[in-house]
Amino acid sequence: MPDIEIARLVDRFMRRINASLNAKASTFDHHRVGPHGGILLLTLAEIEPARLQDLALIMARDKGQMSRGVQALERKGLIERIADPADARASLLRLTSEGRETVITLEHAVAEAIDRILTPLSDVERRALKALLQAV
Amino acid sequence: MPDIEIARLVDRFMRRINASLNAKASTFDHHRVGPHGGILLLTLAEIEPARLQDLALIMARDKGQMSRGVQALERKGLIERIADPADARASLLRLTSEGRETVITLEHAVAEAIDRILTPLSDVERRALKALLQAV
DNA sequence: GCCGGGATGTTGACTTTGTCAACTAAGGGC
DNA sequence: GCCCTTAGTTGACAAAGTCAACATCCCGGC
Repeated sequence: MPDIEIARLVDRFMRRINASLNAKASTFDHHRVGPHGGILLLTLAEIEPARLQDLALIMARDKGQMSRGVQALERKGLIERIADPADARASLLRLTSEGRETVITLEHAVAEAIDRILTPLSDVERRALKALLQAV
Repeated sequence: MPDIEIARLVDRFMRRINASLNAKASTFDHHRVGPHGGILLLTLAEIEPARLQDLALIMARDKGQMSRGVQALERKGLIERIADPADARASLLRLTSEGRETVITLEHAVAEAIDRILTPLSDVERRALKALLQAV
């Protein structure tokens, strides 16, 4: 009889991260990428080069939505596409150097926000939480 | 040096729960309350009677949004308001009997969805995860 | 070769959520 | 009573998410 509670807690957790970041967005979100674009960049930074579909899968988002998100970041010069040598339908997405700088800024901001929210947890507990989430 | 990763994982986790529920919504969401209304009902079930503001706080949502969400559920006959004897500005929200039935249905659906997603975790790990989230 | 089914992205149209500020009405201290 | 705060409502808008249609390309069988 697993717990409904977990759904509520996870929802709330995510909301708090968003709210926390939102409140300080003006101090770091210079390109106005927003939460959606931000997490997209952070994810891409970990797996680049990646196809749009890979991103959509790993981020559990609609591919159409992903397509638009990528285009927005492309227009801002944070992401670029290169042809996928193995598949002419797809292209590989990569961060531009400006995109990489943005990622570093975002990482700092997100790290700080998470740190604030995770203050009640010890280092060991944080690692445990991360490990559990990864297993899921 | 806390981890960005946690943000991505939490985001993804929530998305998977939503997607999973969404896919089966037609089998249980008879009142078409949607994800937002659903989690609202589940939360209210735990803390009722509650004021709108309490709900907004605990769910980390905008009070305006909360106001509309509550009204929608009220129109569907799942929630009712009673005057708050201690404060004429506020009213206390409660589930109606129909709301209570809906909550039970929702609980089953959510429990099932979470269970599916948490299959990689043992019982002990699930409890650990919940405890960690609660501490946050 | 080429045909048909499936996959990659793009786009349009639309619904749901989220955000922000203005506003009414009722506390509550003085 | 006056003033400041708080509960909730509403409007206007921006951001996300959903769903289906579509063009294009891959791949296996023939």
